[in-house]
Amino acid sequence: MTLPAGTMARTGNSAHKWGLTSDRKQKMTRGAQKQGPSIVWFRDDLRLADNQALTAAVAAPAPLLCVYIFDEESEGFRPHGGASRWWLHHSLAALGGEISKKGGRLDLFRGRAKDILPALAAAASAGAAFWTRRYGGAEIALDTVLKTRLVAAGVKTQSFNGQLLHEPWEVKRGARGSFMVYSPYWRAALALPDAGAPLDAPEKILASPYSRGAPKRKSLDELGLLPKRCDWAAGLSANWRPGEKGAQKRLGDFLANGLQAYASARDRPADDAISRLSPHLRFGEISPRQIFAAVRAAETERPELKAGASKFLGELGWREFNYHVFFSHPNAATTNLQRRFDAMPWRDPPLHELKAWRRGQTGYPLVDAGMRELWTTGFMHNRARMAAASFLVKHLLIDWRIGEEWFWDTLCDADPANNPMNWQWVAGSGADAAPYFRVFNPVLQGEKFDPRGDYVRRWIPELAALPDKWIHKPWAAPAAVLLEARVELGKTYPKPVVDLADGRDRALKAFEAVRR
DNA sequence: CCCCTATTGTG
DNA sequence: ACAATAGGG
Repeated sequence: MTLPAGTMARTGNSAHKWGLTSDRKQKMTRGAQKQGPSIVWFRDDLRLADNQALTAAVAAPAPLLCVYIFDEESEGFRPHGGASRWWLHHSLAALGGEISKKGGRLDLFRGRAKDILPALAAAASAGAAFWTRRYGGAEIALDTVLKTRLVAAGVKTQSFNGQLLHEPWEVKRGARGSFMVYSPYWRAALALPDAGAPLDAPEKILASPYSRGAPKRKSLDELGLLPKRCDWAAGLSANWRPGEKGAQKRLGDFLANGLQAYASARDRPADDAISRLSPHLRFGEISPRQIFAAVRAAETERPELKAGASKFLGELGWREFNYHVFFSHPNAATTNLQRRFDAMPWRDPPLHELKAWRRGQTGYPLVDAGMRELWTTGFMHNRARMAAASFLVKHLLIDWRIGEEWFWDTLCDADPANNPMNWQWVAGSGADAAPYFRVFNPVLQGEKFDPRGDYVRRWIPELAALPDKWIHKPWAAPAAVLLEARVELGKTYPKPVVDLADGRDRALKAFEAVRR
């Protein structure tokens, strides 16, 4: 693997009026009620099927303005990372294509939603606006302001849940507010009435002509989402097909091939046993409700899927739980959920160690394989994520936020709730987190979950000729074995950046400062 | 969704 | 000598 020289990070180089022809009569008979196109504001719901906001808009007797606003300027918004921007570009292209096929049109904007949406509504004399809810603090605040402004301007607005099985506030722990432990949360969520059958995509979308005087639309390229300086995205293109079609294909493949063995095979990073739906979910190209319904239907038809299905739905449950916690702790992307961790004596990150971690050059094959998979494909297997994250936080004693930022920049599935919550889980500072003394050993994890070294060999070709016995600990191999495998430690593959026992002891000592 | 060490059990 | 298990970080 080669990183382009000087590349520290993917984003590091920086961040109608409608036609009144045959409709005129109808408008006249409606009297004073405001008529005009309906705005469908797409955000993290880039799909046509099971999109309640879109379905509600189509049901109204008005043509549609389908809108996406690329907004990096609103206060408190976290800018997309590089991989997310790449994904977003292609997802918008796919969405625009699908909307066109139905007869509609997707209009793109760049700037503050707070300015663009009301200006568009006014210029188009929009009668209504529909969107799918989101759950970040700044996003909720903005949506609330916009709703007030639009309503005051006579635009009916309606928002829907399309991103979660249950709204964060619907899953209740007696009268005592939100959950902080996963198992009771998920039990309570599963006990709620089923989210119901997913909606079909609309048959037809009637496009509203674009008004003069409305905010200027951008082309997809003008959003500037694709990398400019160097094309690190080749590996992303080779591995992913962003968009609703790609998401449905993944789901179908997974139900047919992955689900049965999922409960155990999900832990082996060399196996192709995982759904890889996370980036599609992140951008709402598929809804959790669609996934839930499809899995339930599959296990009803094929009872042998039951074990895999419950494990897989449990992962969807972790996503719901993360949003539930995130909703009641809007600062959790940057603040320890357990405040005692504020006293944690993180090291001032040594740059060479941090670089080694980012580039997959720590000398620990499982960690390095994961980090290289991440850089190349914009994805990392969950088992490798846990090992790589634990290694940074514990063995290198580097603040989880620094790792979180790297993942945010490089993961296609970088999710505002999941990414920080999962890092906090590893660090031990999170809700229902792994206890601080749980330290993943990359050698043992490798031997247990990648016993043949297939995953390591796939991502670290310079180690490929090592026998299984040494594939997860090349530094311990006899000189003759290394010679035979043409491995020169410190040259073709790095020596360990830190000794495992030393790193572990140092971490456990540091965590003493944080113990209750 | 862990690892390490000490101790006891087994041949 | 090794496997299985307990206890603790």
